[in-house]
Amino acid sequence: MDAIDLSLVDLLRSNARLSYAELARQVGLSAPAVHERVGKLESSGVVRGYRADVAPEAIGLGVTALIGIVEDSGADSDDMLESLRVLPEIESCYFMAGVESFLLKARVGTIAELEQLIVRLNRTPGVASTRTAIALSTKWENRPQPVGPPAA
Amino acid sequence: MDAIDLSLVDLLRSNARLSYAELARQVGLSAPAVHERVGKLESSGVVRGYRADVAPEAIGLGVTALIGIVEDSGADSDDMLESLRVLPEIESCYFMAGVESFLLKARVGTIAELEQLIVRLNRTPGVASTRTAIALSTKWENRPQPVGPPAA
DNA sequence: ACTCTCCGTGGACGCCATCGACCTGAGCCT
DNA sequence: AGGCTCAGGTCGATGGCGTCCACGGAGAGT
Repeated sequence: MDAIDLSLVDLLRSNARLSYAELARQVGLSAPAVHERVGKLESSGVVRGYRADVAPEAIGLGVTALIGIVEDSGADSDDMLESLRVLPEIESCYFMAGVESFLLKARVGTIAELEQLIVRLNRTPGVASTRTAIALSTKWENRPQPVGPPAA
Repeated sequence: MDAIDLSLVDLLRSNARLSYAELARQVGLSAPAVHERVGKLESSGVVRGYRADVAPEAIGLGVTALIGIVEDSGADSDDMLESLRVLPEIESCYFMAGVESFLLKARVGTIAELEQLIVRLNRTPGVASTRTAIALSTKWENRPQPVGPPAA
């Protein structure tokens, strides 16, 4: 992970569809060199994948909610995790410090679907209680912050 | 937005670097047709961009926190938004229903940097109080949920 | 029925991805 | 010091891809 790798990561975070040739021009290497570096970044787990950033409302996911989960005393967090993982509406899942063990970001199409999700969560073994906060609007999300010395 | 567009969006959400030729094979159209469809999805705002998914710890962002902000009564939310927008550590910003007007997801390298961020937030005009919860680990994040009828 | 429009296909051409061979410099062993 | 080795780069070649263009068919409106 030298400065060139950081530049590559930065470039790919802002536009994952840049060609290797274009990346090469930006960092001042040849295309095969960039190809190899990016390959190593991928196989070492630094770059986990490439995602299109899609407007959620455009694909019928207009409701965003953040849900905190308090665990039963004695509940097994790993079991709970597996229960949460199978719910596709849960886009993100953080294990938190504090009373609420988990914080979920969920996206659904309608408030009715959100209600169903919350009911399902409360029925999940190990869940003592949930607390849901609805996002009225997403100002921005997953904004890549510049990394390392930006002026390469 | 027909079924083919949804398939394209789905494919690009799971791998944004797929070639047009490959996309074309998957959806049963020619490459130019796919190229045009994707171009329209981009210019209509459905596809907002393409991002590499990078392991945050690998680029020195090992600390994740979620911060709720309570506004002063009479504060201007738009002004506050602009104040928040210039803080690069804030990766996501939601305008919420509830006592806390904003919910931020921030990522920093160290707890000390988190402390500085919180201090800065509390000094920001319009901020009455903040509440910070630290994520001990990120189980998953921004998992794309399948959209539409998956069996195309 | 005619035509307009939308949306697709097929062909062409230049650029890109990717492989292999070779080069260079750093570090290390003798 | 000299030379081995290896990591990591450049260069050149080739096959596939991106992208532009002209053309064609289905469906709607008059």
